Amino acid sequence: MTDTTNQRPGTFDGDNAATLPTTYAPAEVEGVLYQRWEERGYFTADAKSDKPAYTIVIPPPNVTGALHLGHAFQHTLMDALTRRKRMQGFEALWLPGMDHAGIATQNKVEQQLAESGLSRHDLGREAFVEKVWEWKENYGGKILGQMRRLGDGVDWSRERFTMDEGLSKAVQTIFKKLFDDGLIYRAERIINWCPRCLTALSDIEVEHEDEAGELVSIRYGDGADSIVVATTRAETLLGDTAVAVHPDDERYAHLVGRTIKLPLTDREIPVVADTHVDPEFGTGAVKVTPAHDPNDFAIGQRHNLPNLAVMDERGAITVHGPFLGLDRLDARAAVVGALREQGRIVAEKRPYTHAVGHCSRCHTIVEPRLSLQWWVKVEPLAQAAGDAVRDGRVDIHPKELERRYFDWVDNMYDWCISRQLWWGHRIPVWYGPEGQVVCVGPDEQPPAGEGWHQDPDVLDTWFSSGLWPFSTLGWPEQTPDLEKFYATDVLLTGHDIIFFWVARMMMFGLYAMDGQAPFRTVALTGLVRDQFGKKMSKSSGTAVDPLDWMDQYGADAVRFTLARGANPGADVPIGEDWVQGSRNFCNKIWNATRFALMNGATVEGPLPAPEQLTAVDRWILSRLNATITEVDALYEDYEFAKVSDVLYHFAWDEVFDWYVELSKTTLFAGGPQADAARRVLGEVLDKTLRLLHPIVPFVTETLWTTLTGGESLVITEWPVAQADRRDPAAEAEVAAVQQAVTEVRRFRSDQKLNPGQRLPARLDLAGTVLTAHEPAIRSMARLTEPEEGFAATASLPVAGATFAIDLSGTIDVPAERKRLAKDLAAAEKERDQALAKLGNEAFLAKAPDNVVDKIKARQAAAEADITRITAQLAALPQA
RNA sequence: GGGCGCAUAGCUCAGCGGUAGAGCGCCGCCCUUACAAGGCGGAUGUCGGCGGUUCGAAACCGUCUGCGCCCACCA
Repeated sequence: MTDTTNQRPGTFDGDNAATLPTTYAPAEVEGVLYQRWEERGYFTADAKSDKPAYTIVIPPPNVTGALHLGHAFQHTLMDALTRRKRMQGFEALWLPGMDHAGIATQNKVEQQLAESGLSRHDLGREAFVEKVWEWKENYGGKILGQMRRLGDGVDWSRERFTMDEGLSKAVQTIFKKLFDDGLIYRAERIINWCPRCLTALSDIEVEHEDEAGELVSIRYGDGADSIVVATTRAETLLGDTAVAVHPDDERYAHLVGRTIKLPLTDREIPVVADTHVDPEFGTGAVKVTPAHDPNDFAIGQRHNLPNLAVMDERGAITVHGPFLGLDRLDARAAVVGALREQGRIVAEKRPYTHAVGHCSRCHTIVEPRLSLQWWVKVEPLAQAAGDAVRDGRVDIHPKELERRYFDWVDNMYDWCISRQLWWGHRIPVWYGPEGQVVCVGPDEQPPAGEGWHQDPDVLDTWFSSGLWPFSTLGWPEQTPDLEKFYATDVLLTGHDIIFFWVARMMMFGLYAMDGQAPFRTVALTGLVRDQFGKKMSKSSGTAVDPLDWMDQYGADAVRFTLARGANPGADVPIGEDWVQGSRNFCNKIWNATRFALMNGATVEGPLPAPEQLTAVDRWILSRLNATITEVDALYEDYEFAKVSDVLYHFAWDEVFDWYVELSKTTLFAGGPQADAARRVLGEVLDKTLRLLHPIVPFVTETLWTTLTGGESLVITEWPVAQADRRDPAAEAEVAAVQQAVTEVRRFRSDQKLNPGQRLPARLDLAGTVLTAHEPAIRSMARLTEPEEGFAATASLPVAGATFAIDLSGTIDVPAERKRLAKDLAAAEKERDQALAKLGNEAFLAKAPDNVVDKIKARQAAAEADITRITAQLAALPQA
């Protein structure tokens, strides 16, 4: 159980370290800080700035959306990227906005209407659209407030919406351009139709799922002239206009060119030969329903078959007779029943698993339907989109996902862009009384006069989001924003919308912006999952509201957890335990800074030269600069998990544990050395807070402003690694100190002595690197000076030195012997392994020098351990 | 039906040719005056199976098994 009794959350006034409570209370600072950042305009980018631009446009969340962990995840990463670049002196723009999300939003408002028993048709188009706008104003901006809660440093002055005036103009402009270039056309084809949403869908808006269906075999015709077909969709029999067989199939050769009686109807349909039919599958004969199946449509085209539609837009049968008005699924059963009565079901129903398409919005089974729609001719656009990645103008991270992108752009079918909805960008095409078709540009008047009307349909929502990287910057106007901030630097989004969004932006960006790709890098993330790697879902109750976690543990804790799980392209598991761990880390940062403030850490004045510093100070500065270099490199590769991990261990292990503890002796001793240490402590914390800021902005800002008196970390420079502060000698020296301290602690632990118990000891450090560190070693290992009657009962040889320790009692000799024996065996094994390698001619001949040197060093270390342990064993008192 | 990816400590994952790692969890000791949301010490793995390449393989190649994802107009 967590002990909360000694928590003292208090109010922090920011002026005095003594007022810092011992526990970080995120709720008290986060809201205030964000408001301050926003008011001071830190996130507002300046198009006239001389600084180089760094631009990210946010994947616009749906207006219907609330912040979920997936958003929190991607936003954390985008925020970290822009915050760091801003600190590095870039004119950083992170542009926010929302997507009108055609079907999704329309469905939402229709649901709301349904509660009062109304449909959109009761309102009429104009009133309904007004209602959606109203809804958008009332509820649509919820996620924007939640983004502030998360700490998203977006430029609110540039917030856009895909349906706002400028973006609508962009839509119209590009539609007209594509139309004039012959890349948009109208055609009647089989499309995916959602009988619930009552609109066409593009191919990628259909989700295929394997489902258990039933394959029934039906006899068409009679006697020798009969033919058996198999189908999973018996109801479409009503719309059959042919039976097809393979041209080389001898079984049916005599029937080709003749007609056959279609059961349940009074129609005679032809038997045609078509190579599409696989003679090996089923009976080798296929019923052909051109109006309700894409393959059949193609066959119909080749053989001039009529397209007989037998269902309405809701999927109900329209053929007069016993099936009229039945829903397609009921009709299926009814048709099979009727056929059975006539003895036409030859083989009973067989279970058959096949992929069934569902509407990605409402999960209704999609109905292939013959329909007149608008299309984008994708091929030339997709070609360019592929080339931009192939020739390296655009990088996709991680590289493995490039292939998925290519598979798509290289095999894309034309894109159905018209939707039979009311909410969206209306297609800017007018039809005249004589059948004229006129595409109207944004600055043109629609044709006037009797009989002209605009196309009632709207555009696929992805049509406008495909323009997002430049429409948001003012395109088609040549704005200063467009000049300064296009092309964007990074597009960070989930790999699940590579096709929906990334590929479309690439196509449109290259097309509209004269071949200039909309972004230089695509950084793809995975999905957020629960702590067991399972998909979170609302229905199973495993979905977590990130706001709950933020309230409980702070936004920084949620952010750090997400960043720490962000391996490129991979899914991110997250659990509450991990958020707690991150909260603990934030608290650790808090308390370490609190310690520093209480001990006079400062950033005033120049950093003392290495000659004026202790090895400990030189060591931590060396490690700091190594860490800066490492973090910089990792950021360039979008390795957020590793950035977080490196910083976590540097801050916690090296700075907060070892450095703070090792410094105490110097700090408490006073004098010039302490002054230097205070300056170094200030320096290290200052830089560490800066490094952490992009990921955990709130806690770092609070502490940093207190520590340095600076205005804000948001506008403070990112640390630059200084190679001249690297100090391998100091690192080696401190490593020896760490080893010595650890050795004593382990001895103490094995001897079942309390960690806090002070033991008298005589340290013989002469001639070792430990000499200067005796006070620190004594402090950290809890070893006091020998007193009267000192009697060494244990002797520890450490790093070339000897520690004689008085246990003021008897040593547990068997325990110590056991431990040493184990260590000795390990060391001997180590040495033998090394020797075996070094005795291997082939190894010596082929292995690179640095590897051989490593093995030699390993052998030497093992030999030293053996000597040391042997000495320790010898020094043990006889039992 | 095609394509891709993953199998490493109890859980979630790094490592991707030179001595098996992290976080959480676990065991033991400790309220050592920044922090018990903490400190210190410790245990834990024939790196999915089988072959091969190599002086050396968790890592490279082949194969098998078990998962996952994406794409797809064979009724």
